[in-house]
Amino acid sequence: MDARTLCLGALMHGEASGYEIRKLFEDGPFSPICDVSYGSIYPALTRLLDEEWVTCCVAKQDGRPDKKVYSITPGGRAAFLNGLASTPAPDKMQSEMLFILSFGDHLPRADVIKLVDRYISNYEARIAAIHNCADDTVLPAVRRFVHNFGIAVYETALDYLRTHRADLTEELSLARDPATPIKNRPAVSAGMQ
Amino acid sequence: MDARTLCLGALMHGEASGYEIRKLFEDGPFSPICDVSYGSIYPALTRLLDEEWVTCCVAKQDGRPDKKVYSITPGGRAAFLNGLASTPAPDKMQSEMLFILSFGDHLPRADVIKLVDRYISNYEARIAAIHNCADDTVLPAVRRFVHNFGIAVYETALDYLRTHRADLTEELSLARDPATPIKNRPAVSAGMQ
DNA sequence: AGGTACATGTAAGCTGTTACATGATTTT
DNA sequence: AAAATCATGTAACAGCTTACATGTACCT
Repeated sequence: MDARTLCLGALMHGEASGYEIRKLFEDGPFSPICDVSYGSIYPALTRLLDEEWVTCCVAKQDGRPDKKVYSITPGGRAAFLNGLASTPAPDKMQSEMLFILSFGDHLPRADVIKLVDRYISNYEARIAAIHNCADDTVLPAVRRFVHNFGIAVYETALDYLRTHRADLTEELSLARDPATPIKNRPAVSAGMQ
Repeated sequence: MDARTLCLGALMHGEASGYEIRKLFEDGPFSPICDVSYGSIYPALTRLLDEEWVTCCVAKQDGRPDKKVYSITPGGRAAFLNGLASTPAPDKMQSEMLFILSFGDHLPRADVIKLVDRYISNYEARIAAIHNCADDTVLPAVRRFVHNFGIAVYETALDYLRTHRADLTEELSLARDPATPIKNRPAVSAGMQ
C-alpha cells in the first residue's frame, strides 16, 4: 500500500499531523501490519493537499514547534474507500528470520540460537504493543476483529519459536535423521535486544 | 531483503537460471516469506557477476531458449553468509486485508464478506503451496523448522478467518455492544478467486 | 550536559515494479 | 487456435529509505 493511501486511512479516524500519523504506524493499531516513514509521509501529505483530498491548518503551540493538522475531505473519503475496492495483494508473512534460518546449517550454531532469541523478543514486543493500543478505549466490532487476528498470528509464531528453539539446537548439533521424533525441551526465555 | 541477497540465497542450494530463481520464490520454499520479480532478478544477477560473487555459463537446450546458469562462487558464499549476520529487520505480517477490514464499517457489508472469503482462499492456496514443496524430498532439520513455522502461522490465520467470518457479519449489521459475547456460527467455505 | 520527544521537511540514491519486446514449444 | 510455459532482458516510472538540516523543551 502506498503512503498516500496509508495517510488517508489514518485520517479516516480523525485529523492528525504528519508526526502523529507516523506514530499511528509505529505504535498504533496499524503497527503490526504496515510500515511508513517520515520520508514518505510528508511528501504524501503535500500531494494529497494538491489533489484536495485533505485540508491543512497550522496549529500554534507554545513550547513546541508549530503543527500542521490535516483533515480528510469528502472527496478524499470517497477516493480512499474507492481505492480500497481494487483487488488488494494477498497477505504475507515477511520473515527475514526464516530466510536466514534456512541457511542455519552454514552458520555457527551459537549465532542461530542468538537469532532465534532475538526474534522471540521481537515477537514479545510486538504482542505487547498490540495489547497496549487497545487499553484506552473499548474496541468497536471491526477493529476487534483486526486486533484479535494480530494477536492470534503473532502468538502462534512466538509459541512456535519457544517450543522449537531447543529442537533446533539438538538437530543442528546431532544432525539426526529427520524422521526421528524430537522430544520437546522446556523453552528458554529470551535475553536480547 | 534486497534482490541480490535473495538471489545468492537461492544459489546456495545449487546452480540455477534467473527463471528458475523466480520460481523458487513463487512456488518454492521461500514463497511464503519473500517476494522478488524478474525485473529485480535479472539486473541483480548481472551485478553479482560484476562483483564476481556468481559465475555464469550458457546452456544450450533444444526446443527451448538458451539458459544462463548461474553458480555462486566461494567469495559469494562468504559475502552472503557475512551479510546475514548484520541485524535483520523484525518479522512482520503484511496484511492489506486487515488494513481494509479496519474500515469495514464504511464499506458495504457484502463487500467485506467477499473480501474475507477471497482471503480465506488466498490462505488456503498458500498453505497448499507450502505442503506441496515438501513432497519431493525429506526435509533436513533446519528446513523443517522453517516449513512448520510457516504452516503454523498461516493455519492460525486461516482458522481465525473461518471462525470469525460469521461474527463480522452479525456485528456489522447489529452494531451490538462490544462487551456482549458473540456466539460462533459455523464457518462458510470460500468461493472466490 | 546529554538524550529524548516534539515537529517538519528536502534530496540523493537506491530499488523495485510494470510494461514492453521477442520467440519457440507444448498443452488445451 | 489460443493460452500457457520456458527464457531473457530493458526502460520508464514510481516509490521508499536514509541521511541531512533545524530548532525547542523537558527530563535525568
